[in-house]
Amino acid sequence: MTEQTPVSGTQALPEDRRRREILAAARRVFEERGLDGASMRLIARQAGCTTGAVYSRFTGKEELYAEILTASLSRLQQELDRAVRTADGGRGRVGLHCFFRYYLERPTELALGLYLYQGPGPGGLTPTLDRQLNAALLEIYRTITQALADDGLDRPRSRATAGMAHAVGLLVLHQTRRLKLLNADADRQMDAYLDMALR
Amino acid sequence: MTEQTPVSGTQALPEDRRRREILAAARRVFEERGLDGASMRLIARQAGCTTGAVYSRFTGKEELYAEILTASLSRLQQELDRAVRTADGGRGRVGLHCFFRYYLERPTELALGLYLYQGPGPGGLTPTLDRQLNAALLEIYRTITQALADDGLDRPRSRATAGMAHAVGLLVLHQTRRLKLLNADADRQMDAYLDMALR
Amino acid sequence: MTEQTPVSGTQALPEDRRRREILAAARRVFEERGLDGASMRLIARQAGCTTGAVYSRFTGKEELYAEILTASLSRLQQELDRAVRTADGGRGRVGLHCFFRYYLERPTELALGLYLYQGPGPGGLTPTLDRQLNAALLEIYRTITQALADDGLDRPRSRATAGMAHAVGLLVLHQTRRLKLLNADADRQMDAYLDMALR
Amino acid sequence: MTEQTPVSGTQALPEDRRRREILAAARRVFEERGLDGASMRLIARQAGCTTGAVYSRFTGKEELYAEILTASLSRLQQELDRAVRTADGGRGRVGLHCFFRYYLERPTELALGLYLYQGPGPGGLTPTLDRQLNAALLEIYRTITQALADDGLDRPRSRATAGMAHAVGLLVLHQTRRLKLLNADADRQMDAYLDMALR
DNA sequence: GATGAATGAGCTTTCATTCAT
DNA sequence: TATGAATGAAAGCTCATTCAT
Repeated sequence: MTEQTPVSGTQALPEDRRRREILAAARRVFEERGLDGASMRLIARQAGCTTGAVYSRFTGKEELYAEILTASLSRLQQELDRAVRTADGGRGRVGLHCFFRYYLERPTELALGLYLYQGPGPGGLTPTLDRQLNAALLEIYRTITQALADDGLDRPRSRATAGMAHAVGLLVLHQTRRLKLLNADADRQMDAYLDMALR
Repeated sequence: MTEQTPVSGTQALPEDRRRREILAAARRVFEERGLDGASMRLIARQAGCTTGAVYSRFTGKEELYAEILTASLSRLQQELDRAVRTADGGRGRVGLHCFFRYYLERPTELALGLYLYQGPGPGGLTPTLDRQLNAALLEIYRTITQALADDGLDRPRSRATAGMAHAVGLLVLHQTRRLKLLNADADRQMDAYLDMALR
Repeated sequence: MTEQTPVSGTQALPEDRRRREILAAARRVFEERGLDGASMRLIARQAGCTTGAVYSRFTGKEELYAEILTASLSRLQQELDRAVRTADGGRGRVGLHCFFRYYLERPTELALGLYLYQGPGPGGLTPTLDRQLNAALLEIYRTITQALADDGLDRPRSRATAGMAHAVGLLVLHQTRRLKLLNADADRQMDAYLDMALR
Repeated sequence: MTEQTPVSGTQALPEDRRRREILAAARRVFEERGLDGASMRLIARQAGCTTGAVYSRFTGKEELYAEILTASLSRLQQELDRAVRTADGGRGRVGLHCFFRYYLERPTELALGLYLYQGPGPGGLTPTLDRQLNAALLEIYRTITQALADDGLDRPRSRATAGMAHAVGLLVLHQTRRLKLLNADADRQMDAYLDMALR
């Protein structure tokens, strides 16, 4: 995440804005058509520019993916920080629940994360990008771990891992409509898990 | 009216063997490139035949996928039945553990199941195929639920759902190398979960 | 994610010219091979560009076909209007003769119209296109009907239908070399018909 | 048309029957799917045999077409002969009407005739086949001409040509649904034509 | 003779990416 | 720097025809 320092009001801002518009368009298109259904042309059109304009800001489709995923993790981190900070008790629970809700409400971003890990090609991710994503994920993990520790729970790391795994499992089963098939509700299941696991 | 002059290439093979070779090739290609990245041409080449030969046995990519996934679920069902039947106590635990181990040892088959996520097109799978896969999954779910009930545990359905979700979450994090990043071990985490959840 | 590395080939052309070249190529190919025998690849090659360049201007084969047929009907309508307007007597005869001559001199365009016969697939043409073509044909029909009415002939609608049908029949037999086989001359036959029918 | 002389009752008949079954199947498939939509595989399946069995009796798709068209013309000739012979007056009218009705009731056979004339490929028809079809058509033409002459009408040849042309025109417009668009009825139009032309 | 698996070029269409303007 | 026409490989799938069995 680069911190943009807008210079006066002439050139710097439009550029930044165009970038954001492209990213927003890409997110919209991913949501509507899925990761593979999204084409660069469609993204460009939705962003109100040409493919060339996209390529002058992103090296390709993969970088677009990566940028969106990075932004997603960053937003999650922010929500997580705020949630944990403002919790008046059971910070760990709040943190894990926040993680769960975040992806429950943003299926595309979950899909993006899982997709990028499978690797968008035989070469997988750029090492730089890989490190970047890992760092963001670790930060999220640490925030949750710390919240659990703050609650005085033992083995906070293991609880954080387990909680996130449970959330991911429920989210995947939910998104693939498996949970409905089993007549279960993602939200309720997550609550039940937290009740049990954070005693 | 197009005219082709076939040239002898690959020889005819016993029907069953050719079929198996195509399925094996498809499994390999799906594993390496994902559902969308796998092409019928590549599958054919890997199977040592032409696309026409593939299409004479399978109506298309989806049927190939279905055949492989169905076989996978059926193998899992068999292992599950055997495991639960021969367990001398804690049948539920044995069942859930079997589910977990099955996919831990067969990353491809888990990936195959999760590809449903992206959805192989607008509208998802053929309704027939969808029902078939759902039925297979439900049977697995029922087997585990029954095992938990046999153990005298209350709310066996909810426990089965939660257990499978936890397994899926751990498997996804494991397969995507997240678990290693968090310095956790899938097997240990699953054991810990079962200890806690099946009390 | 497939990657392509475009190599400079044909140069970019003024938009209008490229369009016209593609349409001309399509006309040629449709003429030589029929609607079903014509392939987009062949049309592109004949137009000196790639399939992609064709698809960036036309949504598909049917739109190409529609464009050509619409233009043809529009040209016929123009000629018809002019012929009928400048006729100093026997406007109906002039109109029907114009219709006949138009296709006699443009075998391709007649063939194109008749290919509808086979139907470009189950279900025929796109409803929109169908309406468009029908409207154009009706306008031609009305022009001829009006010309016959102006001549003071009774039952102008029936005469218009019959006259057009006769023309089409002669044209089809002529184009398929049947008329030569029967030792007849299309032009003379049409004249004889008009002599008899427009009394 | 080869005259089959069945030898006793063992081998000769089945062979002939298989041929007829293939031809019948081809006709059915042409009717259902159109000329280009018909595949040799489908024809073979409908005939209850394999593609190989078809190819052992016909050199290819074109020969199948030709055989069916030849049979069609021969049936038309038979119906025509009978109709003209049994007519008690206005033999010419009966003949032309028979020609018209025959194709009105057999759209596929009309399409086949027109299609084969466009030529199923860049090479067009086999010269032998071409001669054969021309001879059959000429015979039909002569039958109608003779019937008109028998009625005492002058210029029977020209009347036969015109009558057939009118029929073909109406049939083509009818089959392409143009006639309905013009709010006309093929049957009535043909009757009106005959009333006028055979005075 | 019959079989039907196999061929492989063909089809229409899409798309990430480039680069002359 | 922006444009967007052009590329051309690749996709899923079909099909007339052959030929080993």
